[in-house]
Amino acid sequence: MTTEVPPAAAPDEEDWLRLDGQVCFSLHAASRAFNGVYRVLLKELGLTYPQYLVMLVLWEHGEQPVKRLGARLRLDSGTLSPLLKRLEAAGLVHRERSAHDERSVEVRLTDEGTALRARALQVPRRIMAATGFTLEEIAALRTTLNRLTTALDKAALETTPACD
Amino acid sequence: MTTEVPPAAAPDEEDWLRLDGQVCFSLHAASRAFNGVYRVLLKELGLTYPQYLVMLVLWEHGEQPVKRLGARLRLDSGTLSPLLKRLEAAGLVHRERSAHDERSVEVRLTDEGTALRARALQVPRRIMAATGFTLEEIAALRTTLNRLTTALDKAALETTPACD
DNA sequence: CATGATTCAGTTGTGCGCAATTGAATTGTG
DNA sequence: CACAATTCAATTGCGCACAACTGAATCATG
Repeated sequence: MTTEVPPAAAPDEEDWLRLDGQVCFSLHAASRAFNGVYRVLLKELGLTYPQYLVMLVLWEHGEQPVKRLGARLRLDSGTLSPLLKRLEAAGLVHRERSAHDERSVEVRLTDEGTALRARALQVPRRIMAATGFTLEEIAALRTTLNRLTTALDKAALETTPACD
Repeated sequence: MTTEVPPAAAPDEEDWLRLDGQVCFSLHAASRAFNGVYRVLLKELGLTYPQYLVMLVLWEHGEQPVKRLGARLRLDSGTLSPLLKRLEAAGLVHRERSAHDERSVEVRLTDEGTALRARALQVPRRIMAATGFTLEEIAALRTTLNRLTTALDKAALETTPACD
């Protein structure tokens, strides 16, 4: 009833929504800002940002089924299927039913897709320059974000438990 | 020509794509993981994550035109117009052409939209708990992400200059 | 006052992200 | 071998993000 509440150590209840807005919004904004810079750089490669992520995996690990691509990128077939079709239409990848398991679809780079890697090599350096961050800062941020992702994924599993 | 290049202080050219993949992917993944947890918590409020961001702004700053909402959230009308229509259909906001400037549309909370704030107050604390981060860590991450966003926005402007 | 530039919200089209479903192929069990 | 459960990719539906465009209202200039 009184207004003489001393400045508490913990934020006032009314402040929580503001604080929260800043936290979640910062991540949201950073993600889109990052996306924006990539969009510009990747336009000349004819790739979108998620398509670039797929190509990174293929360049690093080579041919693999859609399932494994999705596991590495945390994307399901609802996102990957149309994306891979567009990459195939662009002539960068080839999709083929596995001989061993007809349920599985193997994705592999075409010669053109493999060749694109050389042009992509300059992208990371330009992104680094755009951030103005040092290698150490980038590494630290990556570690923090990975820890955040792990914690959030764990929490999501505990919150969503489909009972049973 | 030779393969006897000594281990350089800077990463090998071949490593750049891998490093880059980790950096951009970490942010991408963290953003989606965050989104996933919010999705669960906000479902009981009947809001999506971007809709929640809009409500946060309205709760904090009150009635304002679409233009200002977009400036605060870095979203354009292509995103906001349909989003606000859905919030209006849900009975949470009201849209009305400004009397002073017929081009502008004022967005204000309905009583129902204002009342929803009370139920939203518990969301930030639950998100905090899900991250496992301390207030200090959250604040530090926010600062880093804001610095990153500012730098990336600046770089995007310099890279995209539509000449003029 | 007239006209040309600017400022708005809205629409369209493309692509990503995710939940839910479908249907075929495979595996496990009796 | 037969049948049920599981594992895949693909599809559908909805919402967000963004570029490009439309059209109305406003402002600036002469």
